[in-house]
Amino acid sequence: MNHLFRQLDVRLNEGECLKPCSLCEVRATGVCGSVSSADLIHLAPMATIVDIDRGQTFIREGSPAEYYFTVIYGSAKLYKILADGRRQIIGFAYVGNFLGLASEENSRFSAEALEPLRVCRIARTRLTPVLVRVRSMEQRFLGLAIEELSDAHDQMALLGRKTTAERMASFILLQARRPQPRGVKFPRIHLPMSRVDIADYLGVTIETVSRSLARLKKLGVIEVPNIHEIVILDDARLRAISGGLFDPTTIYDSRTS
Amino acid sequence: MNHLFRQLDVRLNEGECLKPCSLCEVRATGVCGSVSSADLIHLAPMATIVDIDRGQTFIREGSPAEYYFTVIYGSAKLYKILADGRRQIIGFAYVGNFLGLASEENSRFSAEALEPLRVCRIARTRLTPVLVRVRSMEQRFLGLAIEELSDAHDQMALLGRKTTAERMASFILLQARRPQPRGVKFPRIHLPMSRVDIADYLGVTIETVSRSLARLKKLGVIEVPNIHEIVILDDARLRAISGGLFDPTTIYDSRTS
DNA sequence: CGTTATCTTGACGTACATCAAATGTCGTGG
DNA sequence: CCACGACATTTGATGTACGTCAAGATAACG
Repeated sequence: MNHLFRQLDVRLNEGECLKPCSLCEVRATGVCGSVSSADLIHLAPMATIVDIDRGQTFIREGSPAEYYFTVIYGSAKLYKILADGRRQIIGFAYVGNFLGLASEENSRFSAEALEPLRVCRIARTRLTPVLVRVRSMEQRFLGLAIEELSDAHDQMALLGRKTTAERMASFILLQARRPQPRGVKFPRIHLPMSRVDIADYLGVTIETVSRSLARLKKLGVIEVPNIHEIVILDDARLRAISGGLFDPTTIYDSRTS
Repeated sequence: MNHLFRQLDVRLNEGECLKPCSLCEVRATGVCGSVSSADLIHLAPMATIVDIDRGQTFIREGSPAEYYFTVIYGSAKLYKILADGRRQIIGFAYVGNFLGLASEENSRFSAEALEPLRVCRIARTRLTPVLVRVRSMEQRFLGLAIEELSDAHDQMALLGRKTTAERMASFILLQARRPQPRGVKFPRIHLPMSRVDIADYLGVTIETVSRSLARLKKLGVIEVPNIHEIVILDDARLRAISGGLFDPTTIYDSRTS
């Protein structure tokens, strides 16, 4: 077990074991949202809140997939490594996201915290018997897997067929799908990952990421107030540049409050 | 409904409705393999065998996803199209493969027969109530979705980070995972798809596919007796060139009988 | 406030795309 | 069975987008 994880035991005394889940802020967005209040009694005692440092790898490709994780706050990158060290980032996980679906004994990808991360962790072996009882949870798993599969297909089209400009625009729009704080004129997107991470996600180099951001900036489509922040100035233009694919409904409605 | 589909009704008289499924040659490999003989009674009456011509599109991106399909024989390509017509093939479906998982109302990709194709088709709306009863089938769906997701991640690494030579070698090895006829000295791989299809799957052009095949041939790693056939002469070398990722257990054991 | 890592910008090289032509494959009808 | 035409594939010549290498500029950190 990794000692860099700080485990905050949520199991209080007997009567209170339900509380942590019923108060959970991300319950609605995660898999647990599909579980009825009554069934939470089974779930809560198995859950452990774990804090993970930035840079810490908490899922290791090739190692036993022991746990399911739900991100409570912070973010993580998910990646695979080729024999010679080349890396492909297959996705990012944010608040409410669920991790750990695996058909084999071992995980097929790694996960590393991009910033201080808090997750809700449940041992797979302990959850399995509960799945049999709480049918809605298994259905939720299937729904999640299918959605992720669909996203993966989109990303395959991006990696196989899009130019650098299109990749960058698509990436920004994808990040903009996460809920943004309201009351701002233009969507302001926080990027917790480094340029290397973006490059490894888009299948290009850091220099290319840097240059394509510069180009979008010069076009007046975006603004880059700092390394980890992007402001979308011209949403329509950005969509046009992205070359399509991502469904048009999803950018967060940024009306001034 | 598409009149180019030839529907062979499998629903015989009452007593015999079970027969088609229980005699099905691909039942073991498909989702139906998870269904007990007793439960087949529910399944069989909903299934329709459909023949599809080569070149016929039977799943259309953006159109309602009405059916689940299991390939009985033949093969198909699955793809997405960008706004300007660029295409990314996200996978191929062969005998025993299952198609049609979708979380939304509409399909997110298209599917077209590569050769005369026979599928077993079930309306999604009709299967859903059965899923509630036949639990094992839902579990099988989840397992399939997770496996496909894992394959998609592998393909993302290929598209994002591999050279042309590595892509080609990986592709050949992937195709070699399908069962091969025994009794031959070297695995002989049948490729039902065109060079354009291979190119759109690997994220390169047809010329690049052609050239990289020529290079592998000159290296003595493979032989190309005809357009739709590849023989692996040096498996170890091919693996070395592929740059890793695909699990090493999967090439078909080609001992001489 | 210096030290180090990260990011940006520039100069140049190369793998793959593009364009073009030759060759091969397959179906059709004589 | 062979000749023909249409299309698919291969091979060659050239262009270019992105990678590589290198040097500054910014940001992060003790």
